[in-house]
Amino acid sequence: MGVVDVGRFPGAQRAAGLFAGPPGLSETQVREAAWVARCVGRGQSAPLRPDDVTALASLLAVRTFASGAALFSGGQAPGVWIVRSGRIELSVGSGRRRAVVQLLRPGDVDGDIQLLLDMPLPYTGRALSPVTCLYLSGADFEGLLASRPGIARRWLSSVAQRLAASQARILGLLGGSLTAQAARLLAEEAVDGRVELPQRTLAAMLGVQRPSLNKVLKELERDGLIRIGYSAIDVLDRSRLAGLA
Amino acid sequence: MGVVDVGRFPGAQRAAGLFAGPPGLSETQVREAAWVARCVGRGQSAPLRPDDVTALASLLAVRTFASGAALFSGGQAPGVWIVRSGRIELSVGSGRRRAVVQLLRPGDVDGDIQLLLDMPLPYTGRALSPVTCLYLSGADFEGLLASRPGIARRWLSSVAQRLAASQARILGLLGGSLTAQAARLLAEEAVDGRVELPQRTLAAMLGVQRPSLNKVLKELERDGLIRIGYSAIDVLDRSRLAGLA
DNA sequence: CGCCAAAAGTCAGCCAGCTGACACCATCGC
DNA sequence: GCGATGGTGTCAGCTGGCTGACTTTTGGCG
Repeated sequence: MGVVDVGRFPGAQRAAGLFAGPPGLSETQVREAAWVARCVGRGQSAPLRPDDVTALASLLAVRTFASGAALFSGGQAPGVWIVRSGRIELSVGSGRRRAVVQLLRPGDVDGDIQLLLDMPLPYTGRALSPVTCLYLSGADFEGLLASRPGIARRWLSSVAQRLAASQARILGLLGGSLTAQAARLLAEEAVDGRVELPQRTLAAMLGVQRPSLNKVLKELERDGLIRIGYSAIDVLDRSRLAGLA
Repeated sequence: MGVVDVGRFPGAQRAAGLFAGPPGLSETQVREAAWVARCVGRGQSAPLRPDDVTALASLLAVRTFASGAALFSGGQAPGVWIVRSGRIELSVGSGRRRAVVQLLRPGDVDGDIQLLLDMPLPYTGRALSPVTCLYLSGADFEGLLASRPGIARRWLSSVAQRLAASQARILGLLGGSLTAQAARLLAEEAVDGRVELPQRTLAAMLGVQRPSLNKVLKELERDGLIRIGYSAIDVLDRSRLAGLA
């Protein structure tokens, strides 16, 4: 689900070194852009040219949000959001009926799909922790795609990756028991063997009620696969967990 | 779900007229290519140039399959498939455990995602009716994307569309009761007010057992929303049906 | 025309997960 | 320290969908 394994970015620093000090752009901006370039699709088959990266850099704006703040809400016209740090929850509905469409983590991109299809955002984005984002306006995004083939090609990989993840999630929802689904979710969502989310949110990600999930989690804990903490779960045996799915 | 509303293709004929008789290409080939171009993303923002269409035409191969035949099976390395006529079922597992990932209809594209991400096909494709497909090999596809920015841009729209559909389906699966899900499925899948699929297949698309679906369908029929036939369902009141979701 | 495979219709028993409610515990701001 | 907030643990009753089995209907084919 989403782009994983970002965070350190040696490639970004290398790229920044290549063309240090393009006119009018801070080194930070270029570094941000190179980082985005790494996140948007895995790059083996379609490398970005240096001027692609500078073009990207000149358009990116940094925005920060406090924990709990809404970044955007359903029905709004979108721009492109790229998560730099923190976590964002994309959800629909509220209260008991809330369903979590996806969790965005650093390196994830959102809003581009709706821009490409010229549709409003179908969900609301809420910061689960203090969040830093890079923002690209709709018009700038369109312009970038039209004028920079390399960027369009990379973006294609990124969207393809998200589609594959989405299809995998559908299979999970159709196929398995709640135990299997919970195990898969924990294995996928763990960062350094830890999932720092309340059970309520995990339940909403599976479209399931909290007590039901709690029962399953207790079983998994009894079997020594996880340890349950306050608003966090430690994954003790990831491989056996993944095997349940 | 998938690209809808294809079938007639006035745009294709116009395009074919524009450059009738490029060296070495039959008019049929060019017409097929223009049709693909129309299907892959809605074209307003990124028109294909004539030479893009010819390049596409020269690489397309036509393949036909009998009803029930397997086009490809899980684990296989993919090429790009474009459905020209007939319907294809993408499914995982078999017997009671079979889950239908998606139904491909004319104009739908498959296999490109796996090519872009360099992964094997996660599902099996079976023809539900006699099928005509256009086929593009993996290498040709990569080459086309690398050398033709217009095609890459259009393909981006196509993939974005599929991702949006996939997310909508996740919301449906998470959110509603079986009645709501069934109503949504029928409203979406109806062609000319008719869904020509056995209840068994519909059930597999919802990840649900056939008797459960049958009960719901009977209710909908009693309410005058649909009429149930042999291996087919007539949608009598599409708007009220869509309202249930 | 008559057979047969495949689809629809139906049922009784079972169990997973929902509902709503409550007690208890961690964390944080004051 | 102390209360407010929000997270966890747990329960009893209910219900929707599953299981597996069976009969009836349909349409295709020899």
